[in-house]
Amino acid sequence: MGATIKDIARETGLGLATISSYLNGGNVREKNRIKIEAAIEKLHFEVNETARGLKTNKTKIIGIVIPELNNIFCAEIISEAEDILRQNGYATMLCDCRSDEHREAEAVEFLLHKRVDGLLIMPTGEYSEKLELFEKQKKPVVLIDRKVRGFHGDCVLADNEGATKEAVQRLVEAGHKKIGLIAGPQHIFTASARNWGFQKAMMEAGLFLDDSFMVCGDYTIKGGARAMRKLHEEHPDMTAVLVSNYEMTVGAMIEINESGIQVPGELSVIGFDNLEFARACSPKLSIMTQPTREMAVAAVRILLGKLQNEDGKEVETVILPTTYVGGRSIRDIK
Amino acid sequence: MGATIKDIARETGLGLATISSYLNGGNVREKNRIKIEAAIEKLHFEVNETARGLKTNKTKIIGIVIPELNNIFCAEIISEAEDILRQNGYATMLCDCRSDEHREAEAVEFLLHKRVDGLLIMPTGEYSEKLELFEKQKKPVVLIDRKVRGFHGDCVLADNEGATKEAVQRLVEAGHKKIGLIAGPQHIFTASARNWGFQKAMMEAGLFLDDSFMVCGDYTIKGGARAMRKLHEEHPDMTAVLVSNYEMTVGAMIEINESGIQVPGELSVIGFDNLEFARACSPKLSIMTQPTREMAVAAVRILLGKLQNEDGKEVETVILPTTYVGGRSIRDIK
DNA sequence: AGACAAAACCGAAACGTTTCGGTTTTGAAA
DNA sequence: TTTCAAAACCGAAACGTTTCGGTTTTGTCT
Repeated sequence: MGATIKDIARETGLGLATISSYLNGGNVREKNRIKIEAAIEKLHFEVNETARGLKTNKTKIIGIVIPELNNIFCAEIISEAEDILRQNGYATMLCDCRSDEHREAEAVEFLLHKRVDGLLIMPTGEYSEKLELFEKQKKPVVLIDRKVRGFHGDCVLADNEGATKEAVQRLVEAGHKKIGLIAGPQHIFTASARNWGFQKAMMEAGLFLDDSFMVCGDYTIKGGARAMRKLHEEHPDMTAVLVSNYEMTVGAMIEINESGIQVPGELSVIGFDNLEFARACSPKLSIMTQPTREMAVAAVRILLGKLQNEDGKEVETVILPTTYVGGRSIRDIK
Repeated sequence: MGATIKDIARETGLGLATISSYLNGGNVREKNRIKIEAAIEKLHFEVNETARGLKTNKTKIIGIVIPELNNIFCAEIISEAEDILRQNGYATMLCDCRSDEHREAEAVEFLLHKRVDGLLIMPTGEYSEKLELFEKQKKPVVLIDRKVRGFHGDCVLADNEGATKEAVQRLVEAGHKKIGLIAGPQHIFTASARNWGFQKAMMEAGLFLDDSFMVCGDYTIKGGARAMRKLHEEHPDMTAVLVSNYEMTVGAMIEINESGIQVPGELSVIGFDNLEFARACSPKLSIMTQPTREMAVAAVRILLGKLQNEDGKEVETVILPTTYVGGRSIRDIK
């Protein structure tokens, strides 16, 4: 069926090495170039990437490991990354590990076995011996969104601390003092950074920091709803709440709707991520959003850099700013 | 670095073919099995899938082409499909074509070039010469969600016609007569099926079918909002509206919120897909949902089937039922 | 025309598997 | 103990590239 390089050599009367050289951008005499191109056209030749891969020990495939594909934040990053990678000739091999540490390790191993050239990962697990296997093979790894204990590689993060800090500042400016936080699980990198930003901003604003105003959800819709209920029951006097990720924001809104709390009349709210959702809320929700596009661009840039000149040894950590998008969910009580 | 099959042969004193046979599940004498396993352990041997691929002409990779990764409907299907495929030893190579026909053709070609063993595709384009290239190579293709003109392969669909039909029936039961439809672009397979279901149900209910009650959005959030506005302006007497996909549902809700329409007081609404969104709406939105999990399972089952016994020639078309999930967005006006 | 460096070209060997056809070993039956 | 089919084993060849070291061609300068 498929023609090989040998067929092209025979057809053109040229040598194997010449064809190979042509295919890899080498110089070839004009008349030969024409002959080769004609032969390729005629025989529908297409280089066999598998054979090339065997020889060069490169697959031109990048593995991507994410916690949850139907998490819009992940999906946005992946779709952007995939786009850029493909433009650069790299295919993307995707593994969704369902936020399960064990599955994540399996996925990394699977991709290693499939011999991908590099790895883009939004870590789920806290530790990651598996990642070191990549490094040992001199294959680049770029972390996105979260850091991992014991792994000192390149990393692209959002300014998590800054995000909650700014949110608190906005609420304080509007005169709020009793501000609740729906926090994420402390063992998750982003969650603890966001918590820290909240606490710092509260302290800087000279506000009293009461532990019971910080309720831990688990980064899920259900958890967000539960946390919202708890906060509202325990603190009927709370005037504003900050929700520290998207899923919990949805959960909090569900709870708010179902229990008939008026926004922003009774309670002001700042959510997290997903502008579309924010716009669909009534009234439009104010949110902090992460720069998914930029994160993907940065991660891929670093990865491709390492892939091209493997000498570039310096480790890069990029922290990208978040953005406040105002809605009508904050009441001014000054 | 990596040990090869030859190293294992040398270490164990066995022949190449024996090792290969062992690796492929062939029979080997007990004592040799032990020797081989010990050697594999000792040398950290891992079969080189690339070399194997060159020889067998199989990559154990399935290409997936989707219109939009950050469309939750796509994401749900993909994540399920990827999971099952990986359990069966297949990797997933993902291409997001951003709902662009041209990009879609490129993606299919790209995957073909990467020599994937099969293709799962949620088509964007209407026609698809590119798909025939796969068939010509006897590589299986399974369509998901939409049919493609001129392509007669396996296909997994939701019961689009049934979905809108049931929705209308629910509204009719609640006493509605002036029912609007926010339709999708007629050239899209699912959209025209959903339209047809709407019209059929209206006729069966003996209701007058006025073209101006069917406004075409373009399956986007913006389009849904625009269509909602138009419908509401032109038909202040309309008592219910059915929105025929998820993005437009979000758009319609945004418009409803922003223009202060009361649901279900002034207007009853049935949306489409994404239960989480429906629950976050206030009041909870009634929706028709598509069986994403089942669709993925069916598609992968068919694909793996074709991959194993290539003789199985019969073409399969699976149509899976949709589900009504009730909320509080329908007013009973009987 | 002759000399000569640079550019283009060349085929064999190698990458790590599977597979083909043929040889050896095994162990139950005679 | 011998026989003999079945099971296990074996190495060479092949899959389609790239690369190495060496040869030929080209075209510019005397």
